Amino acid sequence: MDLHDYETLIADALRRGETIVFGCRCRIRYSGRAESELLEGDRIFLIKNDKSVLIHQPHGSTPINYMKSGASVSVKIDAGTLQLHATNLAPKENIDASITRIHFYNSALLQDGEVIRVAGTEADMSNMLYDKPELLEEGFRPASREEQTKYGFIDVMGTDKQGRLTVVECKRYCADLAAVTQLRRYVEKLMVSKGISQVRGILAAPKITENAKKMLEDWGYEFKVVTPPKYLEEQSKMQAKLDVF
Amino acid sequence: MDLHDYETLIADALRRGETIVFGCRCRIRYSGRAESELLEGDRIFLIKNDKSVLIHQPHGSTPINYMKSGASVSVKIDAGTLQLHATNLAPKENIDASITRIHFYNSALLQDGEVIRVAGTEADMSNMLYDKPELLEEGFRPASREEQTKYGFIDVMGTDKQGRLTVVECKRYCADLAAVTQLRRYVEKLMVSKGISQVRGILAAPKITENAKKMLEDWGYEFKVVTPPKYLEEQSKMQAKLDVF
DNA sequence: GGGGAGAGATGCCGC
DNA sequence: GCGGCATTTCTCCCC
Repeated sequence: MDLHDYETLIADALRRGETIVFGCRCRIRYSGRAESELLEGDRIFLIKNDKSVLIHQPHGSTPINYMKSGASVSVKIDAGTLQLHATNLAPKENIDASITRIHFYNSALLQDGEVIRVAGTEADMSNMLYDKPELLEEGFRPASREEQTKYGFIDVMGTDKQGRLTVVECKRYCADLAAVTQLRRYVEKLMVSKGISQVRGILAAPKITENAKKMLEDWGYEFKVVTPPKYLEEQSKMQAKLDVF
Repeated sequence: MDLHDYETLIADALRRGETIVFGCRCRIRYSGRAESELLEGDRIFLIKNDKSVLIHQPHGSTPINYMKSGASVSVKIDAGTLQLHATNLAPKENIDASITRIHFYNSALLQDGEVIRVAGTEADMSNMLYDKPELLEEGFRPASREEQTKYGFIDVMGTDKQGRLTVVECKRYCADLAAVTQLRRYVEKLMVSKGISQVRGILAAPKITENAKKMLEDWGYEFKVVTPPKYLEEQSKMQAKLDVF
């Protein structure tokens, strides 16, 4: 098998809409939203049936170059090397790989209609607080969850025991400075739009950075330790329960 | 080749530190920072020589399940299926894949010591403004760039024609609400720490969202159209020039 | 290791 | 399409 044979193999597989994987030695140039150059080394190419392109080095978990689905991919032989070109519009971008050797190659028609189910997200967390408001604090009465208002996307909003409007921003991991400014934005916009001077802001997360805690307190907001729910089975059960009512 | 043979192949390749790629039919469970379940379908597994694990569906550009480098990966046959287990500490997480069929398999010792060069980043942008401050505005004199101060990571800081302290926050694409709050944080911290009442805040980006523009103006900050520099060659030339001085 | 911020971020949802 | 925001974000850099 020489590069000419691989040119034919890849072109045919692209035509058939197969998913293509190969290992090779190559140089890569990218031009588009930014520009990049990567000198010769061994890489893995993954061209999917939706015409997304991923190029991986033999280390690291993120692709070193890539193109989103819908790319136009073509191959040709030029000066003894296999040239792979991928291009996309919107944004206009190009990948040019110069391949000097193919280590291995495979392609196949792959079928997968499944959609992943995930538990433990921020949405799960805000749903949990909506359903069990006592986890936030006694007397909290939620009124809306994951609400897309023109002030922003507010995770949970409600009133506390004393009837004060309360905004809750959830973070699934460690709350940082950006989380505090996000909460602050919601609270300030609500104060203006509703014309009330006191709106409580609560940041709910498993933990918070030291600086974020300080900024939070400087601005008169509060932190509550809340951990996102996991366990897909438990959630399924809870959902089943909710569906009954 | 049956699943027993692939068990041996994979175990040997893992021992030799090879990069492994295979296509298969499988179910996947993940437990760790979150939890996920993915029912049976065709997927591509990529196990790199640094023991990072990537699992891709035949569509989409992000892995559907993954584990960062340093994972412990093992395979065994159980009830007629090939079980692949990957686990990491810090954070504690597990991937369990139940493989019913291998469509193709390859592994190889791959070598790649190259590091990508990228042009058109935010750092390139702040360097450009530092070197050619007139691109921001006439009379601007930069004093520091990409400075990690205790007030935050400030892209470019300097004084304007009238000697006013000026903070510049760069965004390589479209500036959004978060960019405005980030700038606001720097300006406010500087005012407190330096004890001065007027600090100019400038957001430099190719464009800005409508809401961000409004919030920016409400807070008395300014927007300047600045586009990040591209063209690796030009940058190399500029860098060569700088190195001379 | 924690904290802060960029990324060619990507992907999702809503308008 | 843009906008706002979560992500098992990942990655880098600095303290």
